[in-house]
Amino acid sequence: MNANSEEKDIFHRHIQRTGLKRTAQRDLILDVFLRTEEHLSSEDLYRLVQKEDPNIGQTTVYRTLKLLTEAGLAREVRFGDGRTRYEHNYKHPHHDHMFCTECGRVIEFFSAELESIQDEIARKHRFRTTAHTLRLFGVCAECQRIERTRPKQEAAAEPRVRLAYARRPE
Amino acid sequence: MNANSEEKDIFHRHIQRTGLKRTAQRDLILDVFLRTEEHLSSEDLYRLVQKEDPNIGQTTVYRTLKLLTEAGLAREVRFGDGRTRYEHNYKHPHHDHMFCTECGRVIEFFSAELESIQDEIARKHRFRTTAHTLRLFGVCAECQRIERTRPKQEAAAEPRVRLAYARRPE
DNA sequence: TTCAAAGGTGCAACATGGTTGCAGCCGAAT
DNA sequence: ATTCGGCTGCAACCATGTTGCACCTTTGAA
Repeated sequence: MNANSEEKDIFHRHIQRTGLKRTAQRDLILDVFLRTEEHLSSEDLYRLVQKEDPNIGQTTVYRTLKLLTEAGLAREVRFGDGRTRYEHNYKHPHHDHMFCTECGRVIEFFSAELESIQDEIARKHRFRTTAHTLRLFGVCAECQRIERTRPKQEAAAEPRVRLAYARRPE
Repeated sequence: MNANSEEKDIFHRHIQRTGLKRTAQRDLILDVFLRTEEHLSSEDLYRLVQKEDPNIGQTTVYRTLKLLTEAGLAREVRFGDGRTRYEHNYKHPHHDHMFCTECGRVIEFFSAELESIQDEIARKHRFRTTAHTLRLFGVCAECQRIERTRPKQEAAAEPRVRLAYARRPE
């Protein structure tokens, strides 16, 4: 095995370099994180980690995610439902997201054309961009399919993922 | 006077139509909201309203902003610092934002080209977009100017607006 | 191998922004 | 003027995120 050893190396080197300590908890949390390709909240990851070691606390997961972010292995993402999620950052270069408001699915995409237009707009405003996000909210192909095979009124029911305070996403 | 009477009409008609009631509080809150062109949080607006009527409560401002949003006069915007802001929506068609992480300034922009590329990407993924946001984070022209006229280390100090839990914006 | 220093852990408490229950207030239609 | 039902403001509540702290563990040095 030794899966994701490259990322693990990076983590341990980061820990070394910054004078932190390697612990069983951090190793496990990183391992679980690397094994998923989802966009997990701290809470989500906590629940996964719990299954493998029930003694690990929320706080540790929370802090370790911050640490992974510093190490460049994770990246924070927010979709306006008031919770922070984390995605892989190492060897997962910049991209944007579509967020399905029915099932919560996240679709990643990238467009060089979009990027360059953004750069140009920023330049025009003499704005020095350090980061950006583009997010499309809507209904994914799969959920549209389900919609079509369901009676109208049922389809019009509550979305399965509610954007807590973002009924009209930004 | 009778400033912004068009928006006020819309509001009163919305209230009528939905069987709600017109109150002095709502009128004042709307008036204050219309008088500013900023992107205000509920709290911000509350403070402004307080100056004109100290008896009005947080909750009322909060609920009235929701109401204005329903009436189509306001629109919620979030910049990842964990607080919801509101901007004018009536006769302020869709646009995107640049957010200065130094001073908090918000610059609005619009690009038809960007929009159409986004539509095309969504189409390619058979994604039905209902909303989208594009946000550029960085340093505005003014803050860059200030930066240049300040000693290096001072310039490197804390940004004046801290993105609470968004050191790396999404 | 042992030990001290410094960092890590988990709990519980706290912070913040958003949201809601409720008793009393008030607008609007009659 | 009355009555019904919506409105208001307070305080309480909720969910995330964050932090203080007593105790535990890692690490590097002796």
